[in-house]
Amino acid sequence: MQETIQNILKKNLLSITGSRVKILELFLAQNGALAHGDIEKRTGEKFDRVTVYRTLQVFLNKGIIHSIPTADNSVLYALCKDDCAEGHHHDNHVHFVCDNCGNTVCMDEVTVPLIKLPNGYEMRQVEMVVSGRCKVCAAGKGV
Amino acid sequence: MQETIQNILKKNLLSITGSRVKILELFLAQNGALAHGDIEKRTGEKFDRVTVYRTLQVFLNKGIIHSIPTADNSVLYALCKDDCAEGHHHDNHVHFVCDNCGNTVCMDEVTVPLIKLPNGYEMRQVEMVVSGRCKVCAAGKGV
DNA sequence: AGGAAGATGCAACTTTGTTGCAAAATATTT
DNA sequence: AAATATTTTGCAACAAAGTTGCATCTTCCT
Repeated sequence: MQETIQNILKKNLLSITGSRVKILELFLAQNGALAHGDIEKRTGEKFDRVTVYRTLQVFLNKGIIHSIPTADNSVLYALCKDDCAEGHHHDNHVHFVCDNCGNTVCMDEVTVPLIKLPNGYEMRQVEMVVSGRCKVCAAGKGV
Repeated sequence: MQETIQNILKKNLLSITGSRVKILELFLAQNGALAHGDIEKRTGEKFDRVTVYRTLQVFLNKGIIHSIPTADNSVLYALCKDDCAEGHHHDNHVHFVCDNCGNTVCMDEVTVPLIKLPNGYEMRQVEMVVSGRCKVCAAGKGV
């Protein structure tokens, strides 16, 4: 994994620093989306708040991560797939937020369907967020 | 309109107060979504910041308005249709955010297409937000 | 009109996000 | 491997966004 991380950074012409490695580790371990707060909590002892902000900003610019809109005003970030290039994302997948456990995952296998807008509107980006109960919580029923 | 507003409040067992009436007026006049900031600006002289927060919170709880996630992580609020009940929304239409003028409109005529989730996931709500240029801005080209 | 319940405004506070700059770490050159 | 150039980091100070407790004022009901 350490190797993967270094590759990601090198591929994007970024120097290899502690905060970048640590934050990428978190994303790779998570397999889902992370709120800024989560990241800050899990790195707060090692890195300054400001560094976390700046690192995420850099990752966003480079297309390493993308942000996910949520209805409750929190900002989520998730790793991008390989075909995301700098300044040009292809996050054409649906995001799922679990009402129960609060986790957010990228449903890479579910693509956002095309829709037809009324005349005169120009579409640039489409975001689709589904909420409900995730596989784990739905299986655990009772909860 | 004044009558409509009173009805909305009565139907939801809310007392009729200055801030509630004023904020509902804004929504009815807007025919689209409003950011918290917009609302605060347009009522700031009459009402305290805190009152705006609390009023929106009450409206959300009662299902009078709903929040819309946007790609830039600002939160928008819009009036719900009649069939939204407390804690149970049916906002099955697409929202459009204009990159140019910043306005958000509800596209009542564009319904959110059905999608199929992976096995095990339970869908409750779907939000679809399109960004781009609205009719007005796209027509005004140059800008 | 009068009293109970609820809404508002104020002040103080927490949380979240930003900026400039000096110090430290990383990369590069020789 | 050392010296230099380039980035990155942490700090401090700040700005913006959102929350809470409490006293005061409104609204509602009889």
